[in-house]
Amino acid sequence: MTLNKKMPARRQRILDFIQTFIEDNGLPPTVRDIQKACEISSTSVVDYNLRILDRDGFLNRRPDVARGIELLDDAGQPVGAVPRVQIVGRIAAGSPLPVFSAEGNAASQEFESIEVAPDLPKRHGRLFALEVQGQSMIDALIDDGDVVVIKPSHLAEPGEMVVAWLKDEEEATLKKFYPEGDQVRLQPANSSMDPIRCSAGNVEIRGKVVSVIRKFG
Amino acid sequence: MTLNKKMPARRQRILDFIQTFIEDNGLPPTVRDIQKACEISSTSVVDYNLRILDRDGFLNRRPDVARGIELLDDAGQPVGAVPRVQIVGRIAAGSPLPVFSAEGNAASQEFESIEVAPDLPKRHGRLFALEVQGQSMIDALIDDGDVVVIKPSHLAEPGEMVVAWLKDEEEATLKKFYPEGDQVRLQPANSSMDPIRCSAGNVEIRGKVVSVIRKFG
DNA sequence: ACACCTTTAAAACTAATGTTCTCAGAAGGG
DNA sequence: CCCTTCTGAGAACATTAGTTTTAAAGGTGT
Repeated sequence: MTLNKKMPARRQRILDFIQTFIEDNGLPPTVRDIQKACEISSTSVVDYNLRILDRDGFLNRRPDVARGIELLDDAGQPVGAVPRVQIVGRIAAGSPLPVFSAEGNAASQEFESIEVAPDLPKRHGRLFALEVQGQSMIDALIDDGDVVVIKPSHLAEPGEMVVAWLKDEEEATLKKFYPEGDQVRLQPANSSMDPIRCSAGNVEIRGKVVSVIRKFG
Repeated sequence: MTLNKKMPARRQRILDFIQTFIEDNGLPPTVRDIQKACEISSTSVVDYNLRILDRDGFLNRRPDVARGIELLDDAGQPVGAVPRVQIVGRIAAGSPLPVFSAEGNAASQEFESIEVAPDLPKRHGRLFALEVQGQSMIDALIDDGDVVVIKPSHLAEPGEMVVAWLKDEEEATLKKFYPEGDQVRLQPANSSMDPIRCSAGNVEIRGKVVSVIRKFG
């Protein structure tokens, strides 16, 4: 998406330096900071490259503002903003599963969002969350009110915890995923519970569970 | 601590504005930004107040640097740094509980830390974390490897999830706390499990559970 | 080779922005 | 009452820092 052509080494270096500088100093660098750090002979070269990085969506520049550089992530959102993931719906046995769309649709505005640790979006990209309703996920060690953070996906590696939709049962569930030929074994996180098996055609993977968050107070 | 004397309304307004500005714009304001927003007649007045705020430890100013203001929290640490809580130890039935000290002691350097959502430290102040080892907390819906975020405390309200140390059993456990006269009822989070009761003297509360975090992948 | 685009360069220009100087009123203490 | 300290005001000053101008080197395709 964002990387149509190639990224010259020098431009990448500028981008990396800006990120490091902000992390280290809590404010963006000046053009001349970048010039010195990246050993560039002229501020106009820095300006030239910043202009392209701006055009290509890697950052925003506020004109005539000192240090007016704002880094953007892959989704075009400012880096360093409080990391939030939208709670797109509730999950319970038998409840219909909301659709995970890559775009933030208007309908999802009405739902809340939850703050998460910054490293989650950083490692997994765009995420969604579901709030668990009722005790139906107790075998996955997930309680009523817990929030499940999910990376949308239709595939999963063996052993990954997934959001699975069982078509025949019309039931959503959180289980570890183990393909076994034309069957699928869904293993609860709680080792004292027995796994369930069903035909591969009956299981639809909607996403991978990235984190479970339970808050008190 | 930080508030020895009184804080004039105007100075407080400056401080609040700086915080809001950084949150909204991702970079600190200029002296003139503050001047306009706080309706101050002269930049020298802003400078004067910033000087005092710097002296009193509310912020750092980098001389001759555009927007060189860095807000500090109550502990004198830069605001906006990635929120981390130290994992001060592991918890399992029968394991000794590490001591929660208000100061970061040298010994705890060897342990890891975990990123948490920014609102947790903001709401609860200084926090610690324990990594759960083994399945002994399964009745609290907590799995091996989960991280329990804890606010140090020796008291608890009825119904709060606490880290309790059972003296006779030499056992650490995570339960909901219900005082019942000279007895204490410790209720597992999993409603299918039975509570345990013991004398109030046998129970030592070490902290309140603020959040439970389970990560995958 | 040529045209065309990207990238680098050097220097100057202008606006943004921190700092300082001088003056003055208000509040508190001896 | 005078003195000191804190606070506010207005203007000017000096540095920082974004922007522009002009030129040229390095590619790429024709």
